[in-house]
Amino acid sequence: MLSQKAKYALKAMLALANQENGELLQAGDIAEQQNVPRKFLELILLELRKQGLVHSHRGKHGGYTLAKPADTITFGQIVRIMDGPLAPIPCASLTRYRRCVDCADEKACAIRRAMRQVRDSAAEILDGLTLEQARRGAAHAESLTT
Amino acid sequence: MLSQKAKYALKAMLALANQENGELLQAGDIAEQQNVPRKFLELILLELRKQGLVHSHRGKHGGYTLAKPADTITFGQIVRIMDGPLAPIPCASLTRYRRCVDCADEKACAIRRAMRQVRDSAAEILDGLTLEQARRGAAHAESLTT
DNA sequence: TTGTGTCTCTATCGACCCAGTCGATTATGA
DNA sequence: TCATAATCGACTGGGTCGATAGAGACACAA
Repeated sequence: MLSQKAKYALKAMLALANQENGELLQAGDIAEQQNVPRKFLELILLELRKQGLVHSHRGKHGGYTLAKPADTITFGQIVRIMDGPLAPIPCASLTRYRRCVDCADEKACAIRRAMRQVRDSAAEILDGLTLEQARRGAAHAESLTT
Repeated sequence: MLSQKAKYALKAMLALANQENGELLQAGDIAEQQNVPRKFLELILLELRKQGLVHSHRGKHGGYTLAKPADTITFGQIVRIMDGPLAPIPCASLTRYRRCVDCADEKACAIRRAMRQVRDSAAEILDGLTLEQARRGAAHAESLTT
């Protein structure tokens, strides 16, 4: 399951990606336009800043902006920061592998193999989708989707 | 994330699928051979029975057995029973769709589109994998995987 | 009929995490 | 210097997860 936190993070990042040539956007504005609890969003933005995905400016006319071009930031990065590994089970994770304590023979474990496949396909999708692509996609959405 | 419950359920079902022509297997034996807390496992088996995936027999020489052939039971069915929908987010679920309260335009939502893809690929993998296939796969595993 | 060994079912527990809030602090531009 | 916005830490209420306990129902054997 994707947590609310991750969903809000994606929303916020998309909002920032939609700004014309990197203009600042304030937490309050994002919260309002995206329907996200303001204080909670601040927490999220703080974390995104610590991970180097956004820059912040304080004081009057402060706000947030993407730290990198929108076509270099992927959904996968954001989700991993908020929710941890994509793999449904730690023993199937590449980024944060952890052995199953109750698993006798990992090589032969059918569950692990299946979850590895799930992880791989999720990673392919989410690591292959940038904010920029998502932003453009959204613009075309009305005509494409029935 | 796949819960422990779902993982144990898969283990138990695989253990049952490994029985020669539908012989009974007791909860205690499954618990021991699969390294699963016994009482917790009973709960799981109970739920699997209620959902019609296993049959049970009481009394001396009681136990559990698959309710259907192993090639008609998929990982997807089991995971959904234990953990609910495969989709990372309710608005991307086919089986249990629920609208996002904080989403203005669902059609244009990039997050939903991405999660729908993740769901679809997970469903393709898990609904396409039967206990029988997993069982056979496990047997070949040693030679195939390095 | 009695005993034994299963499954069945409800209740309960502690720990942990998620979502969200509060309030004080610090930095910044006007 | 003052209003405004980000920063940070503490905290909380609720819910879920993993697991356990124990009484009861049932099947079979002796």
